[in-house]
Amino acid sequence: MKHPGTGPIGRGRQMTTIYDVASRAGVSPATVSRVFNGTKVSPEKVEAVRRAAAELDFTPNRAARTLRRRSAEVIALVIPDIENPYFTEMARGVEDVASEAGYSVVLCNSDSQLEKEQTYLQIAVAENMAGVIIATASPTTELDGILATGRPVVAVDRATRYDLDGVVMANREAAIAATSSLVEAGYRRIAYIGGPEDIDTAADRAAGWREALAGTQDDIETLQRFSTYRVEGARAAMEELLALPEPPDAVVAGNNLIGVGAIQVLTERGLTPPAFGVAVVGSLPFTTLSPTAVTMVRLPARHMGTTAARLLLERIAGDAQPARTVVLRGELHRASASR
Amino acid sequence: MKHPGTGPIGRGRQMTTIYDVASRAGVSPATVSRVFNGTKVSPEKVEAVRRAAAELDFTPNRAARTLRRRSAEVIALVIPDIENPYFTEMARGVEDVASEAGYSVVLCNSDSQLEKEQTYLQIAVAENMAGVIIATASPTTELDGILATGRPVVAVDRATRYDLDGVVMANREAAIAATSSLVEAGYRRIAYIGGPEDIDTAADRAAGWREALAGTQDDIETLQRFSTYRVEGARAAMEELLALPEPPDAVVAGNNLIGVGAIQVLTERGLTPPAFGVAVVGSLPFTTLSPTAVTMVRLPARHMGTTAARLLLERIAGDAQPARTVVLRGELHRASASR
DNA sequence: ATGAAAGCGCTAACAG
DNA sequence: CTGTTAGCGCTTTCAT
Repeated sequence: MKHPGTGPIGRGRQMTTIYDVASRAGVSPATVSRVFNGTKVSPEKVEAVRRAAAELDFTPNRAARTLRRRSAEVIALVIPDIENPYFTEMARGVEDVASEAGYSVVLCNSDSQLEKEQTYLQIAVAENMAGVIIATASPTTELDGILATGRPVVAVDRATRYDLDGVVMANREAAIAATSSLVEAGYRRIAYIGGPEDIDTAADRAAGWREALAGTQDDIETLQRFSTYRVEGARAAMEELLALPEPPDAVVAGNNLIGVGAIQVLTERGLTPPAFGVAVVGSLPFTTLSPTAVTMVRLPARHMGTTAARLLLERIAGDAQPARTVVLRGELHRASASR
Repeated sequence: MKHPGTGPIGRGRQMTTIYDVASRAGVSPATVSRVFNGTKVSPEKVEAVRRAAAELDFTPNRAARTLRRRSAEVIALVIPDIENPYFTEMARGVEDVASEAGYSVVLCNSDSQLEKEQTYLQIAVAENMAGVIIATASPTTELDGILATGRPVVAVDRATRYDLDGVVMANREAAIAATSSLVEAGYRRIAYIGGPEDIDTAADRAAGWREALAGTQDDIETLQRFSTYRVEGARAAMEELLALPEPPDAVVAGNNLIGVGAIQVLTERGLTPPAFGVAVVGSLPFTTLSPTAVTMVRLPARHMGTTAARLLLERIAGDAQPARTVVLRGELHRASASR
């Protein structure tokens, strides 16, 4: 008696299986499986199975399916900071297209720690997840392990040292637009606070700032600061800049949180924009300033998420073309008031 | 030949199994399993198994384990708005204690939609997840299904109509503290913008505001607005309030995002606090104001997450005591300047 | 302490 | 189109 009728008994109701449904519908388990997987089955049987399943309140067991198919309809999304709205917005994008396609997404917060990142990658393998979308904690992130399993991996926001599909922002261009906007508004000493030098997005944005200012400021290095991509670090950097013998009259913030930190400090000193120029590479989603007080180069985070998810789904479906990189451009929103 | 050595061959390396490890270590599969599950095994065999596993780069297959044990070491965290920092902060708390205990957490964004919420709950069952932590989209959220499976469920932030473990904020008290602080600072017409009336946190906070003002303002209803728990709704409500024949001189914001929306509108009109009083039930994590310009009653979101996770883990471990509710208090941070 | 063996619930050949 | 059957990789009695 290999598959006795289980039926609802005992605490925590026994799981009802495909066998229960099959016997109730008067068909074989295989047919039930087929109905739930969209393979051809005669209309009457489909109907019978559907009814039986409904009556028994049957939910297919994903673990069993995953074990058998050796692949779960789940994708891992690994990000360095779940508390950064940029990444949560991206997560929404991923989630939208993934769930549309019947995939769940597991959001993994690496907290910018290589070790946590590895742990999540391991879990992705252990759980037989179908693929991974990752914004790496560092360019040195190790992906050999997961790649060796044959799972598709898509890089978002940050490049990796692997030949992978990727979606990135046009970081240099965004920084140039932000900086130029400040120049045009009449600011003369434009500082820059960016993220950690070893993150490529940060390096590219810094380069953009430098390029936009080429030839106009001689002591450019003194006006450049590398912070973390977080509010606190930016505050410290901004304080430093203001304490300079010849302080700047404007600042370009390397990302949204840096923008927040910089503006906080400025506001505390009564230097509210446009008294002091501020341009942010990114959005200020929860700014309490008037939305038009600061220049922003909005980065299409959500779109980045949807694009990455689509690339990944294509790979999961078996697409084997060479790796693609999609570059997304930011959108300049000039502050309404200038100096 | 039931379990042939699989070994690394073909594209996307075959998964190495417990059998591969067993034969390489010269023990039985059961022993390998025991080693990975902490059951008693002689030191030499433990060593042999560990080495073999390392050499083969073995990762236990979670789907198989889940199927066999009928429970995955995964917990679902269902929240109504993944873009609200309050919930992401809470998620961090959950994640921290869960991963400490060897559990992964799957973050599910219901987007305040009952239907999405149900879908995620179904997935939790289908995936045999060990338990669920949920901030319901509505008090009418249906939990009978998941409860019938015997899985533990913990409610966070919002109460449910079920007899469950829960962690909530002291909402009424928080609103009273926020409002009183404004009264003490000398404001006279204190308005309130809260979340949807049918969410209990919103109702409780509104009640607190009303209570703190009892007897001091007669036309209290005209100063009360129900918005969504989001920035846009709050902006509209704030505009309305300012357009009143007898407009308020201060406002209590029912949550963080409402605070953001209200302050944005005020700032656009030159009514920066403290010219106009603002008190927020919640934090303004990314405020671009000086952090001391507005009164906040900080809600310990992260702590709520850690507490909920611990309650859930206890239930997963088999604890069967009656349902508990933990109430967390906010912390008042008075604005430094008054009217 | 260890091994043999029986499945967990589902899918995918393979027949028919 | 449908049923039979053999496992997916792991845990867990039950013996030894």
